Amino acid sequence: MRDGMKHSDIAAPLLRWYDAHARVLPWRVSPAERAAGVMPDPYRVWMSEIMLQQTTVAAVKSYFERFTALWPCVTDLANAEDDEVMGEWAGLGYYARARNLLKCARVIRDSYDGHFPQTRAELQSLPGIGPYTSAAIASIAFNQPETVVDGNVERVVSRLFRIETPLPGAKPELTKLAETLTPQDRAGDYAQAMMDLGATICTPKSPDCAPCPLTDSCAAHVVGDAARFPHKTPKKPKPTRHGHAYVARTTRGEWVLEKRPDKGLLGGMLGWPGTHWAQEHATEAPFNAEWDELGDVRHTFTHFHLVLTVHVAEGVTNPPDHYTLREENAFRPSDLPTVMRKAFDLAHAKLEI
DNA sequence: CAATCGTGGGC
DNA sequence: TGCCCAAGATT
Repeated sequence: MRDGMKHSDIAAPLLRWYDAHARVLPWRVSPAERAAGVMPDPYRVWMSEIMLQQTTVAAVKSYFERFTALWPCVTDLANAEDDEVMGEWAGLGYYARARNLLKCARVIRDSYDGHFPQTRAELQSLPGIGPYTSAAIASIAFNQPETVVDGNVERVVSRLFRIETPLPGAKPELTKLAETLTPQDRAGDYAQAMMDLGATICTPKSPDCAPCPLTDSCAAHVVGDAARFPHKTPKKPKPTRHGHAYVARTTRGEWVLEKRPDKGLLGGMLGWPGTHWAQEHATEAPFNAEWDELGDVRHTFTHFHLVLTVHVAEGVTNPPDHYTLREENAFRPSDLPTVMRKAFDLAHAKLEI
């Protein structure tokens, strides 16, 4: 059965299911619209795919609406200021995506006459567009029969074939198998159908196999152990790091901030002056002021926990000039990455008391 | 290739 | 509560 799996075994019932159950999403063209010849805007497909990298649909929606309202086409985005784009991205995480988003938009403006290339190879040469996203744009925006392999597809395919190899090592094997299932027609609908199936039916913990259109072809369902797949290699434990953040306001009511370097954690984002984050270290304020220690903020990043001790000072007169000063009415806490906003919330509550 | 890079929600 | 997870890319 596994060796004899044909395109039609998967694609036909999956597309039939998708025609009836496709999710309605702001960046998506429905299967009915596609059937009528409507194609999505490649700019919106690209924008959504970048935002959706390792990020939930629920978290992306409002960001997508805001970005496309502020910058309706790729040239508008390319012409935007870096700081404005980074500020709008604040809170969504993985900030290299925002820096690459701007880089990519400017390449499209300067080298592609404002139009996205249509081949997977050209797409993948652009900043922030890797193997998954190139296939997603080629298939969804241009109906090319490229195979998308994201976390959903890995899970669906690992169950269809009961792949025992653990991820991420199984990725090449899963990719090869996924390619054998991809139909020549309706490439965009098929890619989105696979991901919808993974997101709504073939879910990680307790797959809802009863309404699944692929049970007849699913090896794991036959055995009854779909929830055991995909296998994964165990993760390393997260260490805890400690640091200090210093939230200060000048006599004129300006907040004292710093722009973080483009590389590394929270790269290119606004933040509070502070110490290095390490296992242990001594407290050392970035400049002289009447610092008041408020307490700790806890935050978990991808590979470590952080305990950040927050200090505040008011009436600061002479902060070193490499800091960025923001007047009260020019400062939006929403421009800060979440860990920095947590520190601000703690400090702000204290200062307003 | 293993490490790095955020955040919020669900269980 | 702590861990898992989400439409990955880059180095």
